[in-house]
Amino acid sequence: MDEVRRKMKKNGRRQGIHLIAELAEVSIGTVDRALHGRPGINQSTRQRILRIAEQIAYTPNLAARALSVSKASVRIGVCVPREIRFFYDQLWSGLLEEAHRVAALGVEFVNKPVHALGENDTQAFKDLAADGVDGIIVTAGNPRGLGPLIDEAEAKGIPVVCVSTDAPESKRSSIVCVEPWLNGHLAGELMGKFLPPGSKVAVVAGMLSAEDHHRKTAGFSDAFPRHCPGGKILSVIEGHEDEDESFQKTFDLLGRVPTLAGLYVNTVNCLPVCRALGARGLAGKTKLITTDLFAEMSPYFEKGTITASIYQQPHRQGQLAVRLMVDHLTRKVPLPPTMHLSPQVVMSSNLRLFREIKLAGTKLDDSALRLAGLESVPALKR
Amino acid sequence: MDEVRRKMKKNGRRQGIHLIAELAEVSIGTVDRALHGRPGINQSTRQRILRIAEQIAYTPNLAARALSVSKASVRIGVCVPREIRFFYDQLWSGLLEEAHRVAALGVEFVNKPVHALGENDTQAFKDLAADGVDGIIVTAGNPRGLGPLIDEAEAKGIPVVCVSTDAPESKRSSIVCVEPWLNGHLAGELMGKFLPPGSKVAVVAGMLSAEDHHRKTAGFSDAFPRHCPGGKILSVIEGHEDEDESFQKTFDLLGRVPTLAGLYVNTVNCLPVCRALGARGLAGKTKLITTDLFAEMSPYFEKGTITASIYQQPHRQGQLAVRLMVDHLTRKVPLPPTMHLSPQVVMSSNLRLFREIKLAGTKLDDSALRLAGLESVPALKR
DNA sequence: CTGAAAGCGCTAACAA
DNA sequence: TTGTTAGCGCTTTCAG
Repeated sequence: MDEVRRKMKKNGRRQGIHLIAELAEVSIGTVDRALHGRPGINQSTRQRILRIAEQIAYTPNLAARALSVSKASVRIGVCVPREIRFFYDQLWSGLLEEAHRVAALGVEFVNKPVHALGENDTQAFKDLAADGVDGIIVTAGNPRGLGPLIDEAEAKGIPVVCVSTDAPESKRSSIVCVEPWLNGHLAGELMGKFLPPGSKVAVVAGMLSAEDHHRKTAGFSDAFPRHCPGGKILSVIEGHEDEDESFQKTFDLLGRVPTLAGLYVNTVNCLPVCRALGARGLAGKTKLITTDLFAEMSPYFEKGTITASIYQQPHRQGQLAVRLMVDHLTRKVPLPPTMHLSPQVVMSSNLRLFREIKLAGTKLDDSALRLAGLESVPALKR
Repeated sequence: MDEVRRKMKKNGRRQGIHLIAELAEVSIGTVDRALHGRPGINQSTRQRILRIAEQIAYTPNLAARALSVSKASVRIGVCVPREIRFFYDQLWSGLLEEAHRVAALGVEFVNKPVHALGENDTQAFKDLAADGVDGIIVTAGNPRGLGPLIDEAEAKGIPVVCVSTDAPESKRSSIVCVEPWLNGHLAGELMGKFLPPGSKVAVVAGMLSAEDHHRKTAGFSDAFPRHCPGGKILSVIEGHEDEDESFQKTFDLLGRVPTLAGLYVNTVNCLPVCRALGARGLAGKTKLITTDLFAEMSPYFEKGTITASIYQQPHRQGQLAVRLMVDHLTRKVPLPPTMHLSPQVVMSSNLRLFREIKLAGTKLDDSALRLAGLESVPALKR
């Protein structure tokens, strides 16, 4: 039994730098100097202290550090769309929930929301980087503009974690998302297994110029024929996220091709498609696979209009982005280059278990957070 | 001197409860009582303080809170099977991962593993309770024996969180699981949608005497006919978790009923069923839906023998159990009576994204377990 | 080069 | 019913 162990038994209840100080028989001031490589300390005592710190597996108490005079221990910048419906409010609530959880560790969040995906995000990102944050979480809606800025931040040693939407050409440290191609692929496999051989289907996209929709469509197109021998994809409609256009185009298609067996909607905008199916009397007959989840979809599941939806776990994506960043910043856990979540299949059986349905009507505001047992993050600045 | 300092304090820009105290002209103790609804305070002063807190948009500094109570470090007892394959190693790794993460908050874990589900768990639970832990996480493999002990612990103010397997008759504070009935129901819905109307299917269970298998079977039986008009469940086989018995019974059934269109296996033990299908030349023909996920299933997905598997997210269950307990113990977040996760659908498209497949061959870190298993160690040292 | 002490915002134990 | 005070672990400043 070495000397350190023996001494530890003696002074049982002390913790942190106090413990080290007692073991090394110095003051806490000296321990602090040793631990942080500050000047004004004898090299031999520094070595002795570092050895002891290692032996007792010292980890600094981040709450205490945050509390002490120097304000912020770790600051994380967040740049995510502030849209209130559908996907991003869930992403936000995941980010916030995790932010609350680590607030006790003295982690601060600096919030530069953008109004919609890709809107002004380069400016917001610049502001964050200039603010001297230690890491940045961003939805890269505008990869071309953001790419150089991301590279610049990384070059300065500020890690960037993309969430939900990637900037694949950049040097971002990590991406948390559901891979769009795979998302479409799973939809295609499911559709292929729902339908008899030789079935004809169609895809309703937002706009194919968007990388995300393009890749989902590609994934679907790859998988569907594999799982439905002789199956054909008759057409790909672009709804441009416009309710009327989506309805009309779908309605027309259903009239033109009465034998259409399945429809895959790879944008969140599925309600017009549901209505078009209803108008043609095809609800529950033509298999409909949608994307994402929100409360208004619920009745269409119950009526059987929607057979399944591919859910991208936005809340969890937000959670994970914060976790990766915090673990990296506070515990030096390496950031994984990619964190690809599995898309989830939602059907009528498990519908009620998802937060979008379960908490329907709950808005993302302070009172909602308080209801959920969360308090506001002191450092969540606007 | 005293006079000077007091004035300086008054002029200085104080924060938090001190600010409120000055504005309300009371002491911080009174502010604390008001904000936390503690007894021993005049209702009118409480109201006055709360109004002021609201006006200055007071938010507690969580770092300070964490620091102040850090002397009372929280200890959590864990009693979960130590089986190395399939489900429980994932549950363990989720528990451990989260345990590491909260180490910085001064949370300790006391580990009393049992060898297999329900084996000696009453004794292990007793030991934990006697050890003076602040909360217990347990897989209630033996609800009848455990129930009274759980009630006893709860009566003493020690919250008990069941994970994966419930003790529904007990007074446990919370259960984290995938509801078995719903699990079977989702399988039934999926099967019903895969098969044409009038299809005949069968169920392979472990033993129906086990609550879990019984309820999964019931869920399946409810859902399947709903989604497959005229569909029939021909028989329910019990394999008793025996490889040979499972193989033989399945093999026989397939011989007896060549028109069988689907099989649902609601135990983890699906490999014998896969082999029986292969032996009859029915792999990829008869639709097979399984339960849980492990590396050896991978080739059967690729060959198309397994159409889908219902995955219960064991890792996440472990994570969540720890989170609920820690949030409750350290931040007084109320424990939700139930935390039912959605079962996930695994098919060949998303197979590779699951940790059981991705990390195949990675064993549960023995050193981590040994460390946690020895005694009450500050659980998260390296 | 090293030690001593103040104080961050909060909780809890004890005084009045 | 209210006030006072001692820390929690850390950084920082000021004295040796």
